Amino acid sequence: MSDKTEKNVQLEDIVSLAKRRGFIYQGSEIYGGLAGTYDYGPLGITLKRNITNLWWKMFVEDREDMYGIDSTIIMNPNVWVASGHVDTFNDPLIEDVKTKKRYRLDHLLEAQGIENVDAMSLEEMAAVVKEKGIKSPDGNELGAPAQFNMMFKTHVGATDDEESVAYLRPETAQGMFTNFKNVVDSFSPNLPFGLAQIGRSFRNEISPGNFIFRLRELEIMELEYFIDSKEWELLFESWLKTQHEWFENLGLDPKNIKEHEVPEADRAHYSKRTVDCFYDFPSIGFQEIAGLAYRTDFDLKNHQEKSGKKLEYRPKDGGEPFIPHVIEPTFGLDRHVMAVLAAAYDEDEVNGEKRIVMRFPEHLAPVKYSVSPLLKNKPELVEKAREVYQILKKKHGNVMWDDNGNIGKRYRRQDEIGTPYVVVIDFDTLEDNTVTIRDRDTTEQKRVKIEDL
RNA sequence: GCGGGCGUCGUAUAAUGGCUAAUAUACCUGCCUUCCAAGCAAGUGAUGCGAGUUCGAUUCUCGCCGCCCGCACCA
Repeated sequence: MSDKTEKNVQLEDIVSLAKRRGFIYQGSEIYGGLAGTYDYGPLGITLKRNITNLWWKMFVEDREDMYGIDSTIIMNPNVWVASGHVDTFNDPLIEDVKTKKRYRLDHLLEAQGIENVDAMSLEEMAAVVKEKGIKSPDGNELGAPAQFNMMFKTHVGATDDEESVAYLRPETAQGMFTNFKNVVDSFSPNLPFGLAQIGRSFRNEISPGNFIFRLRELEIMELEYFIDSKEWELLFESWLKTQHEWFENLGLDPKNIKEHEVPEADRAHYSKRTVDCFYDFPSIGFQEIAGLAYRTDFDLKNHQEKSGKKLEYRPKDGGEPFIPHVIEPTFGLDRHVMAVLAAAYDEDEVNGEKRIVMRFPEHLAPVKYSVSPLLKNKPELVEKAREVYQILKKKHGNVMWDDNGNIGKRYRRQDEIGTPYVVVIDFDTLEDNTVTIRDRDTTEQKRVKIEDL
């Protein structure tokens, strides 16, 4: 069902349907758009909420060792100094090998009278450095340059100077590290325990694209699981398993999911193990949608140093306090939405006619039921149908009224937005209070009593 | 950021240096319709933005914005 080669679905099919049916629109569209931003429409936000609700239930509510939080997007800039983001995320930088001072590579080159620096790639700049033997202002060798800082900058307060600079968070993780002490003080949890957060993050991506795959404003579902370092290997394995369960709960086909053990050379220096999770998307193939990283005590240690506050766990058996290590499972929410859309998209035939059907798992479908009178011009049918609609809406929330065109059209329309069941009120309903309920996937109908719906 | 391609109703396509910018579908109104996109009638709706060339630009040129593909970057 979700094999893209079988279906031969392209990303543009999904983009087109997402717009046509009100799932996802280009951001700021009436102004020509803004690169790397997409807006969720009525069905999109409901689908997204269904995913986050499922996630929150599985990772927070159903567990005893998890604490949810919701931290701010703008934080004290020192947070990003401690996390390393300010240092390692900014502009084309080059390092003096001796003094370890960093310089703006483009500024260095301009100071040497080199033209068109702005138009040069990092590699070209590096080549110039080599070719002309450019040295640091202190006369030392320069290292390899790097392109840095994807963080959006803003200012806090009335003034617009360097003092007031703040950043929009590029990840939600730091809000959990900064609240580690608070939660420990309030709840004194036993190790291992975790903090969970779902929230917006901002990355000034060099090249956003592929629909909602790489966004400049994105949502992340993230956990920081604090552990005793002695147990890391075992717990890491168990999180890998939990991650699989999550994808199962989401209804994603395991054969479209691939794990990638990130080799040491590609890992952040503080990470001892990282496993990325890839999903097989239409058009773009296997791409990362989640990641599991063992971050050691890197984050808490740095925050303790920078903030001067003790960020330790005090064992309840009276043992020595220590800084816990961290396992971090991260899930890209927008990428999850895209995966769920891709997995659901299907085309088949009904009575020889092509039909597009979104086969969302029932618990994710943005509309659970649609209610229709068989005929629009029979007031008694319409009236009865409105009654049933109100009953269902009270009970299930996401119920749609649909009386447009003929019944076949309505079935097709509901198929395209993935409504699992369409309830139709016909003349028999007036006699015996039964309705037909039509199944999206099989297109078969059953007759049931209204109260059994 | 670089190279290439593209930008026309909601969607998918067509056409044009000058006539009312076309078709399908979707949408809307009415009629009809006793279960899978039926039919009839009427209707709304588009040349991404800006400048230039021209008597006249959706069409040609330039800039911007956006999208797609590749590279690079990123994870």
